Amino acid sequence: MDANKVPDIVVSRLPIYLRALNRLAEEGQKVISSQALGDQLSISSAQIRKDLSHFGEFGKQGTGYVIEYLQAQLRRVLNVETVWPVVLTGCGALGRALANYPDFHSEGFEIVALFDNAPHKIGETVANMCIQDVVHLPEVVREREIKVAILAVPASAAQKTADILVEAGIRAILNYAPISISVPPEITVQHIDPAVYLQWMSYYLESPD
Amino acid sequence: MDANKVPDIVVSRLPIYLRALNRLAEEGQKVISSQALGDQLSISSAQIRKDLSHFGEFGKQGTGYVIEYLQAQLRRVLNVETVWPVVLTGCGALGRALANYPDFHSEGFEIVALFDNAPHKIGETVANMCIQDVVHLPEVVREREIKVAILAVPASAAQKTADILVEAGIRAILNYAPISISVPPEITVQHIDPAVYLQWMSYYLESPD
DNA sequence: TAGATTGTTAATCGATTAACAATC
DNA sequence: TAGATTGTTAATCGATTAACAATC
Repeated sequence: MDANKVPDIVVSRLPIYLRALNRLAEEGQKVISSQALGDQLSISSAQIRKDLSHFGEFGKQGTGYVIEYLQAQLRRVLNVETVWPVVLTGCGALGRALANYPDFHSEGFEIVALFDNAPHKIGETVANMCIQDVVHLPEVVREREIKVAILAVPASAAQKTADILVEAGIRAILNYAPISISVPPEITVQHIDPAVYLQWMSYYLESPD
Repeated sequence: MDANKVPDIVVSRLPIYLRALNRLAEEGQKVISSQALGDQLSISSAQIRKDLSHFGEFGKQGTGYVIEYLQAQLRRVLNVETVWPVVLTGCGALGRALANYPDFHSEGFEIVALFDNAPHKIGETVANMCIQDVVHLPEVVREREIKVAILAVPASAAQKTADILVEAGIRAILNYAPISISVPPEITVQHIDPAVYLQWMSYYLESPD
């Protein structure tokens, strides 16, 4: 029950459960069993029950889980009951697409400031925000106590930008740059690299010819 | 040694090894030990050696791994010795950013056709390709024997588009839509959802208060 | 009540690590 | 040769699953 001891792999499944529940709620469903949820996600019912049991008892025997209640509990566990402000660094095509991503707010995040270092981009408006010079990033992060950043700069600028983010007080970085970055161990980094996922999938393809 | 029996989790690490090796090669390094590679990736040296041993003996005692040779072996194992043609569905902001992603080709993939269903987008040129009506997708996929697709459509169109892709003969889908899709078991799907990764990271943040 | 499903225990399964002989 | 590092074995560690009493 001690949240400090919950395995990473269990935590990593909770957002996936939450996403499925959000969808079911939208469709008007009120209750779901671990079996039915597992069928949707290709996960065993036992695993779902075990995962949830790390955090409390959220279901009812004979009935299953009340979706609205379980959503609220998972949001609480995942720390997304409120909305985290997020800074986005790098306003190229990918950064702009992310700035306009519609679902962040409902999932607990809101991009509140955009940064770049290209003079011709600074001052431009994207998603109703003015792109700022990255030299102002530390003061914005400190003033607004921002803990979460999205890194969407080119590979060549990734490590330097990551250093600035960490120095400014950022604690979690979602890294879209196609390169690994080094950060102190207390900083959480999640790397999103389409080439890595494509290569993983191509392993399972039969070779052409 | 039988590749059919290699655990998924081992395969999923190979692209990460390859990315690190590519970087080292660019920096001019010729040889690396499992220890040094592991230090960079926060993975134990034993795990790296064990993972690689599923596929062959690629190192030399006392020396380590010749980077160029190990890159070539990993590319072979991952099935990216040649370049896979890829179709991209959904030419919104995210799709356009992906169409211009510079590193696909060197990693073994090339986007060769863009599709959308919005009449005002069809005919437009993005990344030197003409956006085509999604009704032509099946013939393009069949003619060119395309096996890999990127799904960058809105959530509301994701399942329908996935059905079209599968029906056309696609075997691997990289799904950027913020919704789970159902496909037959022989199709490989990898889901990239920034909200999922952000929520996973927020678990480790101290709550604001 | 009868049927269904949870939460939990114990067993199983699989992945990681430590250690070292082999050998470059 | 001496030092370094692999590939592999066996031990450890941890995650998943099966099963079922509890109970809605």
